[in-house]
Amino acid sequence: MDKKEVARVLAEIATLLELKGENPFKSRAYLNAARTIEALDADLDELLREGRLLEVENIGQGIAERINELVTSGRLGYYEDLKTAIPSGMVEMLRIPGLGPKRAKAVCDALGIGTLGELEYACHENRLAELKGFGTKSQENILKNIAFLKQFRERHLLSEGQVQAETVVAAIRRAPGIVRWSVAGSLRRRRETIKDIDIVVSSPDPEPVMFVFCEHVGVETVIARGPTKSSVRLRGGIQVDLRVVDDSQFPFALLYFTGSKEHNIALRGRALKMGLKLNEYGLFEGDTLLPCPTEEAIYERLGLALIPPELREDTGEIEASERGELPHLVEEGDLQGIFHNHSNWSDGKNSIEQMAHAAQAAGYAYMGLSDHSQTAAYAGGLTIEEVRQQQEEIDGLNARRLGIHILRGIESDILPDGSLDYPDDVLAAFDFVIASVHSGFLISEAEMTRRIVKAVENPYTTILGHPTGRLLLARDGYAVDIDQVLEACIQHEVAIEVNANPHRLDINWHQCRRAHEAGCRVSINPDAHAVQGIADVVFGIGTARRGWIEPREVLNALSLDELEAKRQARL
DNA sequence: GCCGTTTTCGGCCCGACTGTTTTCAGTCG
Repeated sequence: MDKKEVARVLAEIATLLELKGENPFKSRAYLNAARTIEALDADLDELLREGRLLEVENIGQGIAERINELVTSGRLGYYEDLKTAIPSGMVEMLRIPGLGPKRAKAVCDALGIGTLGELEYACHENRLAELKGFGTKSQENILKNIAFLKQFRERHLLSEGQVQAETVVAAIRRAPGIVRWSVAGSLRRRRETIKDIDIVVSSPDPEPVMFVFCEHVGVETVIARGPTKSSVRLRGGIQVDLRVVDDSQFPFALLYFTGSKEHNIALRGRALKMGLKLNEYGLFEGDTLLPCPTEEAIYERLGLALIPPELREDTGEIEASERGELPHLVEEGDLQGIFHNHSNWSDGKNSIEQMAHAAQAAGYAYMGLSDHSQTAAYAGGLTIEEVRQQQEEIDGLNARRLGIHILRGIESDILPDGSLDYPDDVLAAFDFVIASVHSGFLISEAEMTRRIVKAVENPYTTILGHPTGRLLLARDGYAVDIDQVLEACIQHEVAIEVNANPHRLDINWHQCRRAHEAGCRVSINPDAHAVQGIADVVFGIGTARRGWIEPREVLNALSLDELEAKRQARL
């Protein structure tokens, strides 16, 4: 049983305990343990064998025994008893905004219902409004939110949130009196998917800002409207929360609403230990506000260097900041070029020349072209003859000095046996080769790992493309042991891709962090299928930054000369 | 249920908004 599964069970126990009405701190203890286990570097089986589980933070005697039972027997009696005692529909009800554990339990107990469908029916029958603590307003809201749940997913792609946030910000920044404004929350931290959009604004007069925000054309429903805080749901289904504060409070509010929650809790704990109190309005010593004009100043007061939003997850960034050992994170400007791009030779929309012009306009010194290989017939993969023709066209374009150098590459399918899709003499003619899995996902983890490792071992492979094959909000990645893959990449000097397509973001940020710690080079690529796709690089940069990646670890932060020198050295 | 440079017991982040109340519990972030 892997760590992820153990973490999932612990987190579900936390939810079940809440629904049971247990001590909320007990529930949180399970949640903390789940988080710790999920982020654990060490091998769980090994810790268990050596009896060192108690050394792990947030794992005490009680939870250690639960984990032991779960891992050794594959079952956990305590968990199964809880599940029997609490109807699964009650857990589902927690997905309804505005319905938490207390009220979900109250509804189920009082009305004798146990599923979402029954709840919806009870609302239609007007039975909820008669319950103590509920009223017609609650009933209407619950009905509306059930309909919303059916219609929309709970989370949205970062790219979608980004576009929506930009429209809202463009509208409210025109409101009179605005001093500073920023997007906060998971969008600012560059999470790969977001639940909602948080915006923080400073102004001496909140009223006009709230007015513009709530009356903004994209708004479908106003969920809450107060003097300092309002929430709306946009037509696209995303919720936006706006907070308006006095400008002296802006950095504190921004810090607070950027989160993550875990990072905030850790920061507050740190403040408490220093005899200070931190909240969204300020940093206080007793009743005295310690003025801080910027987020940087707040961190400084807490004895820390400014922590970039992408790192704020309480996964070691506070300790690193204290020691002055924060990574120097990669930025968009560090990239000298991009490798993974498609043209209309395979399934791209634009010509090679159009793609090259767009990449040049985006400031890159080189652009790799990597159309699909012959096996990928569905995507117009190139035959050997087409490869030769395409390379001639690229040579011709380079001779015209477009202001950008085009690299002759390919995105070669990794065949079921782990070999690449062309004979060696064809592979040798490319400037670079991206090896990717595009089919045959349904094999065991061991088989997939062997298959990918074999492709990495191929002397012509430069980059391992979208290494897990996941599609965000659509498809889980195939089973693969990423640590073994990283080891192989390090050994054979292959870069692992951070595919920046907002539907992929593959590898993910946890895996980036592993690459960073293992010392594996990454390559951040747009996987562009049209000129517009080149701009997707920003999302890959966000993922890489969340994984602590520095420019020196990024293949395409190298100049063309450095790349060529590296290639020569490998041959 | 976890944790400890005040603590092995008594804390565990904390404030805004809503809907229901008539002073507050629940939910959310």
